Amino acid sequence: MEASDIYKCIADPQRLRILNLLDAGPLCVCHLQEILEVSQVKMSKQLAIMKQLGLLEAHREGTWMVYHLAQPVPGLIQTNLDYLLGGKCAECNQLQQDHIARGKLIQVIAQDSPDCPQSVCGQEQCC
Amino acid sequence: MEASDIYKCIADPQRLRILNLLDAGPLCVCHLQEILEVSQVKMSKQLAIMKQLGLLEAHREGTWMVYHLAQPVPGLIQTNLDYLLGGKCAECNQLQQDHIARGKLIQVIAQDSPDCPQSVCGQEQCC
DNA sequence: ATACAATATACCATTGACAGTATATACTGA
DNA sequence: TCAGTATATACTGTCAATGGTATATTGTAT
Repeated sequence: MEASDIYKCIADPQRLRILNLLDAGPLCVCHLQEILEVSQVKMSKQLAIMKQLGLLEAHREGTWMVYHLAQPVPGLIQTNLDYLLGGKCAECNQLQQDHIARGKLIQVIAQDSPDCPQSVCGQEQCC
Repeated sequence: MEASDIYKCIADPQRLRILNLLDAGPLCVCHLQEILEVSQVKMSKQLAIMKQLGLLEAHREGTWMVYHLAQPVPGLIQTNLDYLLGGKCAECNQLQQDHIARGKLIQVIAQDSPDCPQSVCGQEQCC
């Protein structure tokens, strides 16, 4: 994977947000969809692009597909995520907000969907 | 300037190389052309894109146009340049090589073109 | 077997980035 | 004023990324 591939990837704000979210832990497609407020198709395509690139991996749990960052996370990605999370620009703010939204959403899921994937809700007291 | 604009910019290896070179000091268009081995038109366009973005500034010295990084250099750019300069990937190597090429080229210019711009060759004993 | 939920893919139209050729501009020196 | 050098811009064709609609796939529950 070349640096330019990584930059091309995170040049899309939505893909950057996805990486940022998954950096905090695995998530299902539908949850990413909900947090980013994008259509199912679009989310699925974005994820496919990043999986193709080798940045993401996925596994199935029931009907849910759980995506997570492929390990090891390229240093270039981690460096940029860390930098932006520490920043104060509009985009930085968004990334911080997303982490908060992720936490809340996981709690809701855990309560509402007893069948939600262990790998996503496991940290909370769900399932 | 948004983070995504910056990423889009450095997602092009040539633009990344240009930023990396200018990070070491101002350069004329023709020298950038020579180091990167691209056509005049292409170089001019790349520079225009980055100037438009606010990343570069230019001033004229005789017939030469001298480009330099706009100050302050966005932290996101500096962070990435620093990261890559410390790395060992192919692209990192390229950036390191470019710095060396830059040093050599400036010396040659200084000797061959007594009319070369102060702001470029000033550091060496030219002009 | 059927219906449904979650997700992926195929197909298509639109848009935007990019490369190349030709031409214009700005300056210098004779 | 004219020629030459350095650089920029206009114009055009091409290709890749993107978004949407429809449809397929995979698994679950009845």
